[in-house]
Amino acid sequence: MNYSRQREEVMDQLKLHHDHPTADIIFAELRERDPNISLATVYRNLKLLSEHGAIKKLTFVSGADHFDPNTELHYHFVCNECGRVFDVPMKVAEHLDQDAEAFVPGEVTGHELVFYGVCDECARKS
Amino acid sequence: MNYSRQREEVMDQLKLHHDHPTADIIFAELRERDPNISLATVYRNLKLLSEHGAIKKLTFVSGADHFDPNTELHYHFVCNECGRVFDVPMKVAEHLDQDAEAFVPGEVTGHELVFYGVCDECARKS
DNA sequence: ATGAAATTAATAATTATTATTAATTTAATG
DNA sequence: CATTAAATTAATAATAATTATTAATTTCAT
Repeated sequence: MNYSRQREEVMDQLKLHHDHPTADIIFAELRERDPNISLATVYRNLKLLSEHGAIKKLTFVSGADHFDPNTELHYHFVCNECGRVFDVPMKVAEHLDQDAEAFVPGEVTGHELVFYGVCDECARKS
Repeated sequence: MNYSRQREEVMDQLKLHHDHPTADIIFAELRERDPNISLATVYRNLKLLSEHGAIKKLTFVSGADHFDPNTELHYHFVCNECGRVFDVPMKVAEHLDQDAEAFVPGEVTGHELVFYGVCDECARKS
């Protein structure tokens, strides 16, 4: 993988976020600083970076994929109202993979745990 | 919600599955028995049924959504090679929601746990 | 039976993502 | 440095998944 300014920009912009943005959000933000960057370039680099393990693709929200610059195993909370994704810095349940293995027709290499509910901000609105 | 033959067919066909099919799979199968049923009708009814809590939409696989006629809380295993979704009939960790609540800016109402790995069939092939 | 509301098939439109391509950039090598 | 092959880009076309539109049909309470 050669260096590219655009890929570095995508990575840097994603790192500014703690809210796991989608490709189009990263694109819109980068466009302000770099009016020539292409949407396909953002998608391609997010794909490349996640394939190389530099970032994590989050596929648990219906619609667009979200991206997380933190590749450490951790959990997430999704608000059913606004769709925003928050980190859940609770202790990771390491044993789950072994527990599951007994019930599965294959080898378990990891897990993803997502909590659902309503964030405080949305609760206040209704 | 009025009765409709098409909605009943969608529900019945989904119930025949234990592998959490996508909308296009249900559509292809129904088309054989009912050559007039429309793809949009399948999508619309899967949407309606999941909004009414009669089935569960599974959004954790990149690409098309999957559907599960079993609305009881249970976990899943996804093969990273073939993308198939299996049930994981292990005990549900009820306490997780309360555990997470302390770390979350909102109210937790549920969770989804997905295990990843390689199924036996794909392991044999490589 | 009648009629308003719900539903359908067909298809257009939208959204998210990937593929194509000609031009540009990167970086190894002479 | 200059050369050049491979990687990357911007622009845009294409694809995949899903939703919206609409006129016709079906459901179901009166």
